[in-house]
Amino acid sequence: MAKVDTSLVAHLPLFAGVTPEALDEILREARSARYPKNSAIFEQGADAQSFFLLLHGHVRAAKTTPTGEQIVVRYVAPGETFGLAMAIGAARYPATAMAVDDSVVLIWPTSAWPRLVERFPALAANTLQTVGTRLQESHTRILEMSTQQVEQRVAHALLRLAKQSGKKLDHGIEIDFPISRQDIAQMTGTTLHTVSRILSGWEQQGIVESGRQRIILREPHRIVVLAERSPDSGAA
Amino acid sequence: MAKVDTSLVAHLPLFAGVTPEALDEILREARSARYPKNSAIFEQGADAQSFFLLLHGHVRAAKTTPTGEQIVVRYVAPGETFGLAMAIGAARYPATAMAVDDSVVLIWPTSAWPRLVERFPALAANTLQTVGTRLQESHTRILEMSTQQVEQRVAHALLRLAKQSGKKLDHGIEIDFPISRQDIAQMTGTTLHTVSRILSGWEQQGIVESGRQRIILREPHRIVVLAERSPDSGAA
DNA sequence: GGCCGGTTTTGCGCTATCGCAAACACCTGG
DNA sequence: CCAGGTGTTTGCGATAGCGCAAAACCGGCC
Repeated sequence: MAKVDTSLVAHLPLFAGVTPEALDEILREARSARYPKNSAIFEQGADAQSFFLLLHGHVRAAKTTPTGEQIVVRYVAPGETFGLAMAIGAARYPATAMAVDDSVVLIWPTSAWPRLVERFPALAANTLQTVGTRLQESHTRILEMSTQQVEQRVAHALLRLAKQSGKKLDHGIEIDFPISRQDIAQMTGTTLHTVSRILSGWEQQGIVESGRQRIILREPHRIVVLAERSPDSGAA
Repeated sequence: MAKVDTSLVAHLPLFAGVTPEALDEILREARSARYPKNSAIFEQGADAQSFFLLLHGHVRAAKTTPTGEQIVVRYVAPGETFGLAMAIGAARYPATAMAVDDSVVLIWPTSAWPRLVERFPALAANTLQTVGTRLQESHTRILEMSTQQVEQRVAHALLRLAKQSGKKLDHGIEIDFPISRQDIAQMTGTTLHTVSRILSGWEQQGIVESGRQRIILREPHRIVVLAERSPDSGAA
């Protein structure tokens, strides 16, 4: 079943401290699958039958309110796990995962988790680290939403995206997957209108270059300044 | 060293699946300490030398921005762990913990964690669950901050506090530790002024009764309604 | 090559909420 | 019993950002 070369994944944090033989055994329990752009991998509320490791592509995890509003929980980059509902004791997925680009994932059945953890305790420890890091990031996001204005939050969001999934060009850093104004709005707790206005402003100042679902940071350092700008430091 | 009766903590989620003997061994590594009301247990940014289990009292975890603004990350109730920086791979505490009431805690040295986890893998699994749950709660909070108005967020916050630390009275549910308007503002991403206005309004309608660092929910069901109220459903 | 649907831009009025400031209440310690 | 210090209430003006609406854009598909 394992058509995946262990060397491709051996270095991932998830498998830190796992011997090659063990890794082999772990991978034997997984199958791989390909999800085309804009296809759903799992839906919020569905039975958590599997957990995933993204090999290639990009996945958006989003949470929907009863009234239909959405927020983007995070973007998953290659090498990251997602859909870990079971590890945290949830029977259903708390969010929807969608491939924003053609993506390839490894899939384990949820039922394999307890067994794997028992045989390879490092998995639990590594996952704990990962989840802990995400918790920290969530807290940072809450802090930002509580204390910063929209413009600063958007600046931070872009910087994070660039760091996580930026492709270096000679004229800047491009976010390496399709992302709309709406998506950014859902990451920062605002509306697509406001994001559009902000990006338009930045574009006029030559700080970014953007188009349909595409953003290039032309002058990242100026965005850093914007991100740190206190609410009242003079504008133009 | 372990003056703590194992039976007091055996039922806690942290120790699920741990044998009494093992629990005994774990507790032998801990010491207990008492923190008076309003004393700091650890400070954001300090070396994470210990992790904690709250036995009695209430602890507030808060995060501070470089510019001095704070948010309340959570309130810790008896039986919960806190200061788990090391389990998530952080060398320093990401927040400040302060006793809001006279509190008693168990303290383990951070250095004991790897050893304990190795001997008792259930600890890692249990902690993973805990941290996972907190992650979910964080996401819920982000969702609320993104989509709801302040009044609804305050309603949700109070309901959660009541659920976690509510003392049942015959005329309502009282939040069982001192909590100021400012604290609630820092939990909901608003200002103490706005919280004060909201609570005043509710008090006039007989929904809550409140005073200095004290809140009683007189009609919880009406608060539930407020929490779910869509932004535009008619007011008085 | 032109049509169609999703995306983005932009204008404009509105309002929830902030920010500041001042007056109060309440508790505590002396 | 009074003074000082927190915590709370409330008024009022300012405004960031929302919400709605319309138009312009863009890219792929037939």
